[in-house]
Amino acid sequence: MSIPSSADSIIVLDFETTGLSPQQGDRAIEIGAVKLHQGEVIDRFQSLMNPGFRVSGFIEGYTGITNNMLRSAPSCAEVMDQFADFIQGSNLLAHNASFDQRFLDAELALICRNYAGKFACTLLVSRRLHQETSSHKLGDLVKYHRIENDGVFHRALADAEMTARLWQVQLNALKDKYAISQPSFELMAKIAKTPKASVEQMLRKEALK
DNA sequence: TGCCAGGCCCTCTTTAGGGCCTT
Repeated sequence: MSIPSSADSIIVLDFETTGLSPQQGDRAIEIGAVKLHQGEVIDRFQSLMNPGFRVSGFIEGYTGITNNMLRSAPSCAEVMDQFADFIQGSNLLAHNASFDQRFLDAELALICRNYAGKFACTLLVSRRLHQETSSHKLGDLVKYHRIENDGVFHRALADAEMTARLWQVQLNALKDKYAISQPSFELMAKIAKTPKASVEQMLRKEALK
């Protein structure tokens, strides 16, 4: 299967999990995602999932997702199988994408599913495009850029929606500052991999293409 | 019961250490 081009859809996703490391036995408890096509949200995916064990009090407090809510939720395998269908044909985007990618890879490996898209990361792009900000936490960036929100944080779909809006802010910054009229997904991924000290020069060259 | 990770990035760096970010 070929990698989707920038003209195709992008899935912005966010996991809530039992902890920080699937290698240490942590599991996903919620997935939220929006599908973007040409910058517009054209579809959404959200589901709680039962990890098969009780989550800690810290996670209940941090996410607002309680053991009682998870008791009647479908299994991780059932939800992730549906999500694998949802993301086919799309590139992927998350805030601190290495975290979400680890859980996506781990959960899909358990059900022998995979995906073809590439990941981009709004955290890495933010550290390069907005070096003036002291914090690059999603919630702080939402405040800094005055991104519309409903006050819900640390729930998967709400965080995915805000990440999608942050992505649009970053695309607009490239248009305004560097006159790059239609920044591609591939360019954003390239920005994330470019050393911070070289980004300015790289984008100036990009603007001349 | 208590504990756990990993990639990025900076600097008092590279034979390392520590903060940031995600739950």
